[in-house]
Amino acid sequence: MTEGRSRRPGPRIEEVARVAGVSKSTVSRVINGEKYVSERSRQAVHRAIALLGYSPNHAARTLAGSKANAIALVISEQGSRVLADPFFAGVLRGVHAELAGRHVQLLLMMNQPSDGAGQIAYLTGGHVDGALVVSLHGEDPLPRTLHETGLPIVVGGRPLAAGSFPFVDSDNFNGALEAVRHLISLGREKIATIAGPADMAVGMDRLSGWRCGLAEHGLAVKLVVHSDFTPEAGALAMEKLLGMAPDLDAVFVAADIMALGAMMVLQARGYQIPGDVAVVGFDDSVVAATAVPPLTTVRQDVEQFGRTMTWRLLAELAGEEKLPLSILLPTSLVRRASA
Amino acid sequence: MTEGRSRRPGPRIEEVARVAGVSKSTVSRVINGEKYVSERSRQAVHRAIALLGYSPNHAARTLAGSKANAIALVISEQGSRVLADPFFAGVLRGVHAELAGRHVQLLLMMNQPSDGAGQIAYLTGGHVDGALVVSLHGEDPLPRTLHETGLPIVVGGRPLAAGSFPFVDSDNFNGALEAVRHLISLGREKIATIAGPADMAVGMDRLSGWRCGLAEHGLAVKLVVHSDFTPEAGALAMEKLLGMAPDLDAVFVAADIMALGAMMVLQARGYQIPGDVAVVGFDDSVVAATAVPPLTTVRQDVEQFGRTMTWRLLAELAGEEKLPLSILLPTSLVRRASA
DNA sequence: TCCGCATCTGGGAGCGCTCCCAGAATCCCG
DNA sequence: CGGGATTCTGGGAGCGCTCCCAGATGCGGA
Repeated sequence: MTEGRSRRPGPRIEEVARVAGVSKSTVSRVINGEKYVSERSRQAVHRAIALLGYSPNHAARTLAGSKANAIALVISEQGSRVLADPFFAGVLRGVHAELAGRHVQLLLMMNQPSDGAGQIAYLTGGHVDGALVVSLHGEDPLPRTLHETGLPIVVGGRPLAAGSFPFVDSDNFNGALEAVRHLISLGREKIATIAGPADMAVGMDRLSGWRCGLAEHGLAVKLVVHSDFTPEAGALAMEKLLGMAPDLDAVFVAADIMALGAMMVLQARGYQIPGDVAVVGFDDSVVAATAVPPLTTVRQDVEQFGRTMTWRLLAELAGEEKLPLSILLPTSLVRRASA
Repeated sequence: MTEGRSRRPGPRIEEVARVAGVSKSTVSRVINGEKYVSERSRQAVHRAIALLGYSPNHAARTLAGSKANAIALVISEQGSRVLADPFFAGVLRGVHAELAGRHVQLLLMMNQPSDGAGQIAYLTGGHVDGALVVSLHGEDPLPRTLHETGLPIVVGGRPLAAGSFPFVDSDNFNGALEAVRHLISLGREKIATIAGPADMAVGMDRLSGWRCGLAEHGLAVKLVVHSDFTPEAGALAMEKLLGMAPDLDAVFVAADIMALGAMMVLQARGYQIPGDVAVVGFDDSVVAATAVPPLTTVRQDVEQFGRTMTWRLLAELAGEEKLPLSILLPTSLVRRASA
């Protein structure tokens, strides 16, 4: 019998133990940051790991241990299409950055329409330790379902459905409020809004901010048209608003991408921006700065969004206590030419 | 001694075997689609799997088997920032779609500046069976390095460095060629270009297409300015071009996002689009349709890009032979108002 | 002194699979 | 009707770790 050839390259934990002059139990303890290891052993192990270029086998740890060493990022179909592209990429970058250096794998799951049940089975089947759920539609039952099975989750975006699971969201309300205050400070008085869908918290919160801002100054809160997060729908909504009030002097649009469509309509009808109508968007996405005229908008840091979700989930998995249930990330107005 | 409580929920392969009335070896064969299993056994196993809701343990298969059941998607730092967001999200969606239903996990790796060596060690350390490398900068040594270690890879975007590894790319050359032909068919004769960086194949190929298109009709190929893929740089480049030839009547811009900047400059200088200057972009990104005027551009299907890369890699992993080394995806002109 | 407790260490079972091997059943051709 | 190839099957070793247990050591208080 010859030596069993190793299938995979790279050293094993046993080899690290030998080089460090300790047992593999001790190496394992060091890797997992457990207490009850002498400083001497710990240093020796770290040196051996560096020397050999050892990196623990993920499959083996997962199989042997009681955790999966992986978390899922679940993105709903709508999420990945509509609001999504720049948002999504930014969030992903944040998640990834926060995971760097930890031995936690990231599993991506995008809602295929077909596999609702299969997805839940997979998530609750012990393949992951927790999940980040980017859930844009408020009525989405997935967060609740997962939470009820006991799987730790963090939802991105305030869930509309009542429920007590952790979430992270941008401070949409105050962002919108600030936008409206800015418009008012510019002397605008007939301020309309193109709101997001009524079934998304992100849309509703921005709408509430707009309402409050107007109410503060006793202005009318009638000029509302709901839309979805596409330029075409934004254009349509703008036309409706102009039909309702041809003399409006400002419009707060709940997403830059809709603002693009709205501005096209305004310009086509001969309105000057911001001369006749001031426009404020939301997101500060890449298109805002290059719009004509450049778009004043409310900035949210999507990368921070991803980082925060991840941090919150990992903290819970690590058993930390007294974690905040929800976290609101600040938003801020970015002034450009359109308002 | 009590029964060892199972750590993870869900049935094991052994249980499936019992229910199906076969051995676990046979169940394993069915799961992995091996031959030498009778139709009778195969059916029985499938029934048992469905009945129990069995799903194989990824960690165990990986540990026991000779493959990792995972592939990596490696994205360079530049890739994820610059050209990237919409491109990146689309590719990712394509990759994910192609992976659906197979028992292959997707690992995301974004080039942290810090960990070049660590990343290579990880990739070649048996944690993945292959890698998709989205490499935008031509001089990037990563594809070559990985390829030399024997790790199967597919590169997204033609690598500039000579080398014989598989890649998938959009047909940038013919897309640009078609764009120029269109401009010529419109009667334009003084056609400039804002090209991408000279160290990216994507930029060079679009430039070559522009050159060929002009050469076909004996037109001058002098009005070239290189730029990078940002609106600001596009604006700057446009100013340079106008300095070189204030009477140019068309410009082919190697990316929509640069075209936005270029159009701002043109309009600020009082040029009519397309009356005085026709503009064609590239990518058909989300901003093209909402630009003012809507941008004529060359469409590439980024989702298909991701699917194709994945398909090519999985085919190689499955041992298929006579696979094409490189695959070019078609591009097509989308006519809008700007040209 | 001797016990208890906290700290540190190594040995070894076993996580759920795949893959090798040996053997049984079936087939085809002379 | 024999014997080799082909098809099918089960048993069991072992992938590289974690986690439990038992034991060794050090320290302070009864």
